[in-house]
Amino acid sequence: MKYSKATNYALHTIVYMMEHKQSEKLSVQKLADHFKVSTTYLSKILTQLVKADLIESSSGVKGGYILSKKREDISFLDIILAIEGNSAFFKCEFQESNCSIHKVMIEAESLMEKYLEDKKLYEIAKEDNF
Amino acid sequence: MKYSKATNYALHTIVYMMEHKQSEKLSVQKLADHFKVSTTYLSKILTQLVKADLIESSSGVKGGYILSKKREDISFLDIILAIEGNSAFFKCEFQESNCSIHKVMIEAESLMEKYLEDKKLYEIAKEDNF
DNA sequence: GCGTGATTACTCGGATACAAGATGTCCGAGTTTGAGCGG
DNA sequence: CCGCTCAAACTCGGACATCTTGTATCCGAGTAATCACGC
Repeated sequence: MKYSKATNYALHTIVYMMEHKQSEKLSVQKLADHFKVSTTYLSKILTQLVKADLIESSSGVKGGYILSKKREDISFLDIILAIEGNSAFFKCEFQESNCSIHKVMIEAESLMEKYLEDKKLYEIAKEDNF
Repeated sequence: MKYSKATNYALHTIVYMMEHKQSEKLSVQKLADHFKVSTTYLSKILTQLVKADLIESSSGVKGGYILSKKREDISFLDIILAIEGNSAFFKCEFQESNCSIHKVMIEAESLMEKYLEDKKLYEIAKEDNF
């Protein structure tokens, strides 16, 4: 039970983008250099964020990535769901839908998700300049 | 980001044990038959629960597993930590301890764990006779 | 009938096999910008 | 100076390679209860 590294990269990248001007396109190159990860791998992660409508990409020279929403509208949960997928943490093998254990686990999960949904990334961007 | 099947088996097994007399030893055979999983695999899972002091094992003929605590003292979190380990969901690759993103994730996690710590398994055992 | 040994029914633990998913790389294709070149 | 072409700087996507982890099996060893046998 762990979040993937990809989620970590995605979160940091978005925060990093928030620390730049809204209009400034950032190339994978620069981002990858800054975080010291491979460009191709980071590119794959960013593609997922594009599909989730969190960022936009423009190709060609001077292309790059840019936030597609207001900073205030991007939550931790948005990023996490985009990368990890939105399937539940817990799935009971035995009973389909009526498992009491399952219900408790889902309840616990939604509690956490609620918190991550309310927590916006720009709150971090202000103080953490990494 | 998913809980393993092993956790699911462990939770169901403990609930199942709670639905029997406190003194009744249950062999892996019977448990595995009931849940239709392999004995050897279930045995491995139960061994982890033994190490976490949640159940006790006695070998030899008429051996088997038995709860080592009062029903009221076993929470969901106990089982989960025993199987999944107690390392955090999220680990930031870049900064060691001072990462703001990390802090938020840890906060979210502990929120969920708090819930699972308060939730006891015997609450389920009563109504769910699976 | 009683002690001793063998059998049986269990758990325990290590080694191993297999599958799936996370992580990461390679490369070819498409796209846009801008520079260079010819008329 | 205008327009065309071409190179450069990008993203995109599929196909792969590798590594880790979860899932599962096999087997030999240890252990305790019970049965059988001989004295």
